[in-house]
Amino acid sequence: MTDNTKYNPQAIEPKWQEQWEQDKLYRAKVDWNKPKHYALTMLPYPSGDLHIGHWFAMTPSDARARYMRMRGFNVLFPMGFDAFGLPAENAAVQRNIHPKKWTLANIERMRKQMRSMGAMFDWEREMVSCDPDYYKWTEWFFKQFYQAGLAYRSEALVNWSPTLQTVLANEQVIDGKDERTGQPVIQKMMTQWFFRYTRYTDEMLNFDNVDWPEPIRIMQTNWIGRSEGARVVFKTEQGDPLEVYTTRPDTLWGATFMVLAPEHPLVEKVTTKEQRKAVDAYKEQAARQTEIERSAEGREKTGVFTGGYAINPVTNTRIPIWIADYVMITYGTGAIMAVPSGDQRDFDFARKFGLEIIPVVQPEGEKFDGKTMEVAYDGAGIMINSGPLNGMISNGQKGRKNPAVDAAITYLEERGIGKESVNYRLRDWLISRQRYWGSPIPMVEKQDGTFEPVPDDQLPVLLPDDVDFLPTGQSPLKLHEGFQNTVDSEGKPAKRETDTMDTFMCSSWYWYRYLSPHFQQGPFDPEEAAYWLPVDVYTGGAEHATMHLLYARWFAKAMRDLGMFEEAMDIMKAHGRDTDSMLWGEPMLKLRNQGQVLGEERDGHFIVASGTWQAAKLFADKVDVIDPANAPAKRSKLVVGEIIKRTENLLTVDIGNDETRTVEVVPDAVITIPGIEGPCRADQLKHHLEIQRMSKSKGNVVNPDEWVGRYGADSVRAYLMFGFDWQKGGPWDSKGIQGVVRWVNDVWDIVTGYQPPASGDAEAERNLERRVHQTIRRVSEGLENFSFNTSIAGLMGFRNDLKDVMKASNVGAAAWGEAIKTMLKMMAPFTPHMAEELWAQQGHSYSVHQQSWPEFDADKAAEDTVTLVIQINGKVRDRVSVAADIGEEEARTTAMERETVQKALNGGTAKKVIYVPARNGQEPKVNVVV
RNA sequence: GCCGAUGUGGCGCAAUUGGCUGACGCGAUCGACUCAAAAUCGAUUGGGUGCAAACCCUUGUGGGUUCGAGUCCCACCAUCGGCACCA
Repeated sequence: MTDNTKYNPQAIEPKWQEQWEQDKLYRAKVDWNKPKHYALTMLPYPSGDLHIGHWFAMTPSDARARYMRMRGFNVLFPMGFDAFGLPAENAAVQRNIHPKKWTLANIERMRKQMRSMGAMFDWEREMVSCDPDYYKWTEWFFKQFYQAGLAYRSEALVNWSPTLQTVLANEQVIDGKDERTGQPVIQKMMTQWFFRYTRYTDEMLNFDNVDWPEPIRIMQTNWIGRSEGARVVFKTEQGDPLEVYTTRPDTLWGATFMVLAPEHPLVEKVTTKEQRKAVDAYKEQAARQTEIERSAEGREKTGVFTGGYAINPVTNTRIPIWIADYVMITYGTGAIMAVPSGDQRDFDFARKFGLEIIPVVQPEGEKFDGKTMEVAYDGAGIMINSGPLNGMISNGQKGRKNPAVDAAITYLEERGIGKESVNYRLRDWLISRQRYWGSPIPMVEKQDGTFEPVPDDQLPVLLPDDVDFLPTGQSPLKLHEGFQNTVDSEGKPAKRETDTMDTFMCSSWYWYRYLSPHFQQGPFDPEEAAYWLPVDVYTGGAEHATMHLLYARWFAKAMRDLGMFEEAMDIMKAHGRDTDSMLWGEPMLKLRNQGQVLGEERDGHFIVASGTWQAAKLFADKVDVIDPANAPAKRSKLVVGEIIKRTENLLTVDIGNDETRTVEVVPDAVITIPGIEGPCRADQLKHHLEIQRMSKSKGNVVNPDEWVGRYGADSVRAYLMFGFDWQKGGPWDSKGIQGVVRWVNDVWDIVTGYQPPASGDAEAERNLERRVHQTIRRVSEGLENFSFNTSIAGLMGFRNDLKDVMKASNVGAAAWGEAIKTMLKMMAPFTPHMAEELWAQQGHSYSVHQQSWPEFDADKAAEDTVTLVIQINGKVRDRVSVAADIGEEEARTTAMERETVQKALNGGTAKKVIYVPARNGQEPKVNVVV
C-alpha cells in the first residue's frame, strides 16, 4: 500500500499533464482585450534524445512564461523542431537510415520527452522545418528575396575534398583533412546562391529599439565590422586597374608594395613566367588552409613575388605585387596596398622579404628611418615623405575626423584615383549547401544557363524520398535524374537547382510560422501576426550571437521592406495598437542568453594492477580497485593510481607526480571492484571525468529522463533553476539536486501535514505577513531578471520561516492559510505539477496557473528595526539595532556615541563622518574616518 | 590570432547605484532518534592567532582611484563560447 500523504511526483505529474492537455489550459488564442506576451525559446535540433541542456534552456523560460501569464498577459509559448541538417545525412551514410525516417522518429521521441517537462507549450502551434508545409514557405521566402534582388548567384570558397568529390562542412574538416577519411581538403571556388545580407548593415548596427545583452550587441557590431576609409585604384604595369580598400589613405605615400589574396583574379595576369611555378605552388598551399589558420596574426608571414609591378597612383613609383595568405579574398577587394611603416603585418612581411619601408607618419620628437625602424607605427603624428600631405597632422582617428585622412581622400577624389568608402567585414550570406537534407532552392536552370524561379503554384519543390546515399557524402540530388529534369516556363527542358538551403534559413523565420502553422495563403496569418508580433522575449544560447541572431534580424528587415507585414500592421492600427515595433524590423525585443550545463566531475577508480611488463606497458592479469588510503607502499612492478582514461581495455593511470602509465588489461584478467560481486569486466572500470561539455563519446551525458524518474520533473526543473547562474551555466552536480528535493518534500509536508491553531499571536502573524511580502519581492525580481536561482532561494527561505512558525505554533489558521496560498501561487511557475496538486488539495478553484500573481505591498514588507552598520575607515567595526525610520542626524549621533567609535577616536575628533542612508532594503551605514 | 564572457569558502552560487562578502543550498563534522543503516531533526562550518574578549587576513595575480572596491580604471594569468557549410 502506498502512503497517500507522501509526495509522489510519479503519480501527480502525468495526471496533471493529462488534465492540462485535456482542458487546453495552455492554448494561446488571440484576445485583443488582453495584453499579449510572445515568449520564444530556441527550438531544438532533433538529435535523438532530449538532453539536460534542453531542459536548462526551456524550463526556466517556461517558468518565466508562466509568471508573465499570472501577471495577466496572454502568453504565447510555442515549440517546434529545426529538423533539417547534416546529422540526419550522416546517419543515412553511416547507418543506412533515411534522413527523413531518422528525423521524424527523433522528433516523435523528443516530443514525448518534452511533455514530461510540464512546460506550457502550445502544441497546436508546433512547426517542423522539414515538413513540406513549412519548407514550402522557406522556398517562398527565397523566391521573394530573389525577385526583390536580395538573392543572387556568385562564387565562393568551399571546403572541397578532391578524393570524395564533395563539399565538406567546416566541422567535417580537422587540420585540413576530412575527419572521416583523413583525406586532404582544399579551398575551392564554386558558384552559389547568396542573400544580400550587407543590404542592412547600417540598420543592423542600431540596437536602440531592443533590449539585448551588451555582449551580444558588441559581438554583432564587431561581426558587421564597419570601417571608414577609401578605395584607391592602382594600375598594374599591363594597365589593369587594381582596386584596394584602405582605412589609412593618408599613408598611401608609404605604400611600397601590394599584396593580393592568392585567389585574386589578377594574379594570373601579373605573374611573370619566371615566377609562375612559385606562384602556383603557393596558391596550392594556401588552398589547404582555412581562414582562421590564415588570419592568425602571430604566425610567420609567407608570400611569393608574382614578378609583376603596379604603379602607386600618388607617387608614380613602380611597386612589386606579391601574393600572401594574410590577405583574404573575402574582405575588401581581396588586395591591399602595403604600408610597412604603418601596419605591423605589412612590416613583418617587408622585413622578411627585404622590401622597402618608408615612414609617413612620425610622432613628434621622433625621427623615423625606414632602415632602422623596429616596429610599425600606427599612432598619431605628423605626415612626412607624403608630398602634398607633408606637415599635416594624422591624429590617429578613423575617417574624415582625421585631418590627414580627410586631405588624402579629397586629393584622391579630385584626381579621380579613389574615393571615400565604407567597408564592412560582414559578407553576404552564402545560403547554398551541397546537401540533400535541406529545403530545396526553388530555381531552375534554363538551357541558356540563366535561372528562373519555380512558379508559386508549383511550390513546394519537394525533396524526393527515393534517393541513394553514397559513402562519399555527395548530395544524392546530384544523382537524381527525376528530380533534376524539369521544364522552364516556356516548357523547354531545364535543370533544377540541386543545392539546398542553409538550415539557418529555416530557423530565420520559424516564430512567424508558429502564429499559424497550417495557414495556406501565406507564411503566417496576418490576424495572428497583428496580435502577437513582435516576439517579446527570446531565450537561447549565446553561441548564436553572430549568426542565427543576425540572420533573424536581417529577415525581419527584408520582410518589412517587401511589405509582408503591411496587412498585419493595418489590423494592428484598427485595434489601436502602435506599429512602430514592426517598422523597426526587429524580430525580438528582448533577448536573454543561458549558459551551458557541463558534465559532472568524477574521480576515476584507484587501482593496483600487476602483470608482465613489455616496452613500458603493463599487461595486467590482475586489477584491484582500492581505497587510495590503502595504497601499497611498495610499488615496484605494480601500477598504482587513478584511472584517468580508459579506451576499451587500455588504461591510462595517473601514478602521481604528473606521471602516467599505460596498462593493458589482458582478456582473462581478474578484476575486483568493491561493491560488485564476482569477477568484473574491464569496461566496468571507471575513468576520471573532467568538467567539460557533455558528449556521448566522453560518457558524461546527463539523461533528464533518469532524474525525472527518480525525483520528478518539478525537482529537475527546480534544480536547474536553483543550482546555476542561468546566464552562465556550469557543471551538473548529482548531489546538489538533494537541496531542491528536500525543499519540494518539505513544502509538501508543510502544506499537507500541519494543523494550525484557530487563532494566533498578532506579532507572529505580522512577522509572517512581512516575510510573505519580502518573499513576493524576491521571487518576482528573480523572475523578471532571469535570476531564477534567487527566486528559489527566496522560496526556500520562506519554507524555513514556515517551519519555524510550525514549531512555535503561534499563527492562526486564517493567516497561515493565506501564507500557504500565496506560496503555492509563487511556486506554480517553478514546480507546476506540485503547486497544482496542493492547490487542488487545499480546495482552491482550478487552476493555480490561472491565478494572478501575488501583489507586493511595500508597507507590509517593511521592517520595524534595522541594523545600523558602523565603519571605521571603511571597515565594519560595530553594529547596533535601531528603528527602521532612523534619520541621518540620529544615526550619526548614535554611531559617534558607540564605545567602539570613541575608542578609535582616542579623544581626538573624526576627520570625516560619512552617512550612507538605507535604500533598497539595505541597512544604513555610518563611516567614521579617523 | 580576432571577437565576447567568466574567475568569490571543499563545491554550486548570492551580494540592487561603489557601502555588513558568502544569502540560499550541496558536502563535511558533532549530537539526537535507531539493534543498525537510510531518512529525518538539532548544532557547527571562509582562513588564521587567542582560554577568552578580541584582532588580523580573504572575492584569479599585480598596481591604481576612493572615506570605502567582489563591483570602477590599467596590466597580466587561467578557463569557456563564437569565428561565416554543426545546430
